[in-house]
Amino acid sequence: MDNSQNAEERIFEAAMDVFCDHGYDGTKMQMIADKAEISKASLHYYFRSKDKLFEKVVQKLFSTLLTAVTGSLKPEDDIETLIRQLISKHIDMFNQYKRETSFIFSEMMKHEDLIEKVLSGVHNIKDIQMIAERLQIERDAGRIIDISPQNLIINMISMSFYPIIAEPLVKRIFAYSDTEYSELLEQRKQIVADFVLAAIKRRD
Amino acid sequence: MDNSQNAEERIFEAAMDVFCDHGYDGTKMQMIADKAEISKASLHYYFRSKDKLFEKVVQKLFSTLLTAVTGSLKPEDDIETLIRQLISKHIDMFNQYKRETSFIFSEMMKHEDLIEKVLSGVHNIKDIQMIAERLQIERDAGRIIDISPQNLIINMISMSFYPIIAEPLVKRIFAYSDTEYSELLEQRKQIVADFVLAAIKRRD
DNA sequence: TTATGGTTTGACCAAGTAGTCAAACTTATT
DNA sequence: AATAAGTTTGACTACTTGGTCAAACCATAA
Repeated sequence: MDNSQNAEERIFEAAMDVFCDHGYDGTKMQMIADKAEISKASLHYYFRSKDKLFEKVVQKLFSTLLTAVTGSLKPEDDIETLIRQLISKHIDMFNQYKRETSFIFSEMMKHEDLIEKVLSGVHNIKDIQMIAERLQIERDAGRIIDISPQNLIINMISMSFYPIIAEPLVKRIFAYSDTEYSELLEQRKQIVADFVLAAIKRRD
Repeated sequence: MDNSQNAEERIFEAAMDVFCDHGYDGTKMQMIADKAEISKASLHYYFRSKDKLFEKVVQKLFSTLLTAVTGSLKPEDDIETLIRQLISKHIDMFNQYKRETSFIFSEMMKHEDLIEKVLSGVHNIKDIQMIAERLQIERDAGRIIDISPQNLIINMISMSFYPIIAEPLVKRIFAYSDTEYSELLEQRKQIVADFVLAAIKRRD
């Protein structure tokens, strides 16, 4: 671990790393201390307890993931571009932060109360609502089929999420190599977007 | 816990329950013993170690989930019925076994080696391959658009999987109540199937 | 230099933790 | 009833764990 950073940063980064790999219960304070190259007592000096450190890590990671997607969406784009962007950014984000994603969703299911704590400390959820509104406008105008924005958004995120969370399983079942699977994920940016656009296109 | 069953069954069921709720690291042998109403020493009498018990639990659960889906698919059905069935059964299965699903996928990401052990003890993976072959036939015949069976299957399972694994998050973001969310999942059986069928329909 | 205030740690503790084992208990067989 | 074989457990061990604390360390300002 980079000793040039100050202790608090070093600890926090080590904590993010270890928590992601081992989850809350699998993480021992000593592991974080070792990775940060600092004593276990110092961990408790900077962050009072394992719980407190954990909560801050979850908050930070969740915010990082959310920003990675919403930060790059331009509301002024046309709906096709918006959909292609949304899918592409989600696949990139889930892929880049696959350990973090798996960790967040896994812990979220175990401690549902985490959601409230995490979402209250995050302000760019409205970006999702912005997308929903745009889709609703297209729907009202009859430019896409009659599907609720919620269902449409869930569908798009689903198809970006699953192949990464279930990577080891899918890879094994369809006998993909590592490189083939990377290619698949890259191709899916277009495949999924085409799929969605075909599905919502009106037939006259 | 039902004392009429024999000890081994009681322990195993208790273990499935506790492991699902707390994961491997969060589960303590004493918790399982308490739930099975038996001494901790008896746990080790029937299942030598925590690891051995865990592996058997994972194996059993994975097989249960897989069978819940593949057991009800009839290859002789037409492709639309097959697709509707596949989606409906997956949503039902993920919904009925949401704790188990979350547990399996979560542990699978942490210990990728589990997959080999689990898949080797399971023989109905070919049912998935059967579906893939059917989709390939439709594709070759030009009755659906040009999309690989793998991508199509991934899409269908994705849209059934995510809303359940991310339930607390989605529920909170779109402000669904418990009953509203149940209704959503029920409706999605048709919505997702329609979505997929619309997406793969050829346009001439 | 020295006093001050933040930083770091080795040693420690109380509460768990998986796993063991000899002894007690139960059931079926003769 | 007596023997044997399988079952159950309390008590135990060796080890781990989150957290504490007094003492040492280090920078800086007076």
